[in-house]
Amino acid sequence: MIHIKAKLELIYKSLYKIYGPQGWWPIIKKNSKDTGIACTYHPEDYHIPQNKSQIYEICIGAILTQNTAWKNVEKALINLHQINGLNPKNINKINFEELKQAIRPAGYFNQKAKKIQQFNEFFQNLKNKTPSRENLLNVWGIGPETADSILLYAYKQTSFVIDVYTKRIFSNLGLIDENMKYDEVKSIFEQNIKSDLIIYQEYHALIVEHAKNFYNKKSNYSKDPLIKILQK
DNA sequence: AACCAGGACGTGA
DNA sequence: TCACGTCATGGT
Repeated sequence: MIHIKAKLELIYKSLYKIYGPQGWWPIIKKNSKDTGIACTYHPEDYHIPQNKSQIYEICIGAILTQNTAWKNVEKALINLHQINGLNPKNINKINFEELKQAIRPAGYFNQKAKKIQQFNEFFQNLKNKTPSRENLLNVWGIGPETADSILLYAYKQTSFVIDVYTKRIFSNLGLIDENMKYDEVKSIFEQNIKSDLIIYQEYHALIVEHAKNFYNKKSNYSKDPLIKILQK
């Protein structure tokens, strides 16, 4: 039997070969005001954050995408940007009701508005430091997956992100137990994958992309091509 | 027209 | 600890 390290590496290389680099996290494309063109997302604009504003944007996106399709999050982020809400300098100036209406398309808007408000306070107290995982988990509204997403994509920390897709895929492949807890699964990945930022970032993004193709609730998991790849 | 999406929190047992 | 209910919009 092949060691789990070799399997995780084989899976990564296979997914990378199939889908190519994903370039997560998506960053909004902000057109200049004088063009009057609405903000949009372009895959070619995905990149590692370059400044504080983009770090903040990723954090807000990570909160907004909780149990929500990214397409809906895009609408909310564009709304937020249009009221100047993605600039960390202005986060105190937006009133609560305006915030709620802007993020409405992302669902759970009452809860998420409160989560964003809580995060804002935390973010400002951070100054320009990198938060620890514990710091993030102490913020109301930030659980393990959101914390790891923020660490990995906003702050470039090698913290592997686990989500429902990860559990579905790897339990289907027999590499983890389906009722393992978050931190158990996380440590399996972190102990068996080279601790490299780009690999961590791409691996999680590739898992999501692959899951969208083969691991929707209604899909038949036995059709996953990774099964045959692992059999060789 | 139900069902689900890149979760997290509150509650009762 | 753990299982379950709740939160909400938009796409299929």
